[in-house]
Amino acid sequence: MSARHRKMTHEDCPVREVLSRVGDKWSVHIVAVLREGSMRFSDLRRSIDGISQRMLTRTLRGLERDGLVTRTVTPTTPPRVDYALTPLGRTLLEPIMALAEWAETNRPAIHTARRRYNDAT
Amino acid sequence: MSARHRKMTHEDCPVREVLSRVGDKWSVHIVAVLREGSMRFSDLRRSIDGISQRMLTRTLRGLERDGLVTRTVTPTTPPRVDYALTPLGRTLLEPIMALAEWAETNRPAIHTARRRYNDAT
DNA sequence: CCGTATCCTACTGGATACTG
DNA sequence: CAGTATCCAGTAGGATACGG
Repeated sequence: MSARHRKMTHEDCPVREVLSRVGDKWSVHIVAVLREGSMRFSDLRRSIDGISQRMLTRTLRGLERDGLVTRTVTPTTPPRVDYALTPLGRTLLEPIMALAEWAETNRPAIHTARRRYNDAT
Repeated sequence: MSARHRKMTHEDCPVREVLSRVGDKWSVHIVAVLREGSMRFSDLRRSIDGISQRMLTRTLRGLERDGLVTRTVTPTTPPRVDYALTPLGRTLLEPIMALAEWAETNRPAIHTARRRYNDAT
């Protein structure tokens, strides 16, 4: 507890560390889609509207690297690669969903504030 | 509930909308510091290690714009400007803290996974 | 003290084309 | 099918200097 009241630095801040992990453009989408279960690369690509092949690969690599998803290769022809959430990846869903809840609840308030601010300038 | 099972698009995703809001480099720091109460610009600057004057101003503007912080000018000489969380801003603290909790709990696991991945390549 | 203006760098992410 | 390689545009953010 008291450890969190040290001087606020940018590095070594756990919140920022998660946000760097999940704050990019596609990570949460991928995690959200994989929530339903394992999925192969091409299906993942189709499920996530607008993602490029490059970014799908890159984001999956990052998530794999951090132990949030697994990558399973089946060396058939053509090859088949399946991705799934690890247990760790699944635990991430809870705080993500809390944030989602907050977002949906307060989206109108934010939009109103934003409009008011813009009108006042 | 079922509304969240529409096709997953990138725009109109509430989670991404919050992450765009707090996923930048400094927003969470500012919100975290303002948690303790109102603070003036220069003190805020000193409290947040490494932030530039430019980014502090910009981030505060963004938070103000979205109704998360208030900006109170006292026209003395020299001028004094105080920032504080709005009620809306304070409600954001809860999901943020949930994320922080997750981060602290699972940081070791992520670091281990990251090291293993790097060693394996 | 509290900003704004300018300039500059680095990184993110898209488009496209090419391999096993 | 599942990538990798290249190139390129947009933007976030730092440094610095100046103004009210």
